[in-house]
Amino acid sequence: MLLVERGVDPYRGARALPGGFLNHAGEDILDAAHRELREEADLDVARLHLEQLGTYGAPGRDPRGRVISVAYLAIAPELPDPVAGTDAADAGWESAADVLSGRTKLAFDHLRIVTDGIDRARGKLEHSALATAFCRETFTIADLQQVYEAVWGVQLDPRNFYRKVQKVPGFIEPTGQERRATKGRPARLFQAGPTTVLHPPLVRPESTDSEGAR
Amino acid sequence: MLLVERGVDPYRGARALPGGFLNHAGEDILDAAHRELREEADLDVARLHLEQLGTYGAPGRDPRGRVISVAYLAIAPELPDPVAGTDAADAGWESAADVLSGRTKLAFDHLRIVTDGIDRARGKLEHSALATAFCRETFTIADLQQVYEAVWGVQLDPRNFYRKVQKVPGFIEPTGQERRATKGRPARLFQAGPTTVLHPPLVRPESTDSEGAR
DNA sequence: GCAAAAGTGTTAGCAGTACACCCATGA
DNA sequence: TCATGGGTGTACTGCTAACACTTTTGC
Repeated sequence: MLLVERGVDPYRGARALPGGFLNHAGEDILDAAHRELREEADLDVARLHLEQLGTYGAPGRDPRGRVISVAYLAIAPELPDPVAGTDAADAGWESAADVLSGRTKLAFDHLRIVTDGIDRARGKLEHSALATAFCRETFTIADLQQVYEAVWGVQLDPRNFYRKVQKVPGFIEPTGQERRATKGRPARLFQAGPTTVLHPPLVRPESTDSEGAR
Repeated sequence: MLLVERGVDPYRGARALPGGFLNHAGEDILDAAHRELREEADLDVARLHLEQLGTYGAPGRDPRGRVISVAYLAIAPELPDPVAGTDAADAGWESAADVLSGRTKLAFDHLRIVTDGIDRARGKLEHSALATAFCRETFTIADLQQVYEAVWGVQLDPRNFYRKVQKVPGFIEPTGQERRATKGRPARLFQAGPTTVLHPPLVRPESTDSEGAR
């Protein structure tokens, strides 16, 4: 996940989610989320899934006063090194396991927000076709399989996954192209299809523990 | 769903979701949702499922100026006749189908909020044990089946549903009591169990059309 | 007894899993 | 020609839908 190191008080030096305040009274909150992501992480909007996660408005969550934060969950492939922004001394990618376990300390109630975001991402991955958002424009079935294996820490049979994922109508579409790796038979390339909701889920996690994230 | 008839401009006379502004700067947004529900609908918090739905902050959504609304989804059994509140000329229960079809006009962007709420409720019903929130403290398996049949407009086999729902660990728990109807064998009474997430879903809808709601 | 609703047993079919096998490529 | 990853065929198994059947009540 993308975190910034706070350069100003409060919580100076601690890690925090990238974010900020509305620019002016007329700015849409979704536009503001895009803007902050662009300013603090230099993330392009292409191939970027962005959905509202939730709103956090407990009275004491910010020592500066009453702050109500609308959190957005973003998922994107290809991870560029983010650049330091205006009020961020440093920004960089962090392992989700490090944050969830408490090894990386977060400012404000951002650990709670991160926990909610991971839960949402897991649920979305399971019940929708969101997994393709982790892949490039075109991808192989093995690429897609790696997404599912990374998120839940499971090992899937490539042969069964290969057919299962193609049987879901509208999930992925073949492009006719191939990708050659250093070894082995070339793999067919696919792109995301129009389907967004999956019945039934492709994978069903056995235990709901908080491990398995990378 | 619960709607109020607006007594003040803008949209005077139109239907709207119950709601209002924060009382004071220190009020928690969840507390405010509870308060508005109590004030405008006289709804007790017992047996009330209340979860955040989303935040709506498009610049032009309220002609009075910039208003950011945090919407909450509430689900409860037993529907009392709500009483008129402070800024609501009239409040009452409305059919979801009437609202979704456009027969009942809603103020602001509340139709969008309602649509999101129905979608959320359907998804939650399918993947979680939320269906018991529509039932009383104790209920029969047939009661629970009616919830699923009403939400998706499907017809389920009572015999298979009877066993399927009992096989899910922690979903429902027998109370040992029975309920006698006018005819037929008495039914065993159950109560909600600790489980909140269901793998796999009890029912899987075939089509995602917008009908089937009552 | 009869109708109606609750609850049980049984079976065919289907979908998921496991794995043997074949295919196409680089070295 | 061998190793490696991609792709196909197939048997086994566990779950589910369908439905015959039994139980318990009110009338």
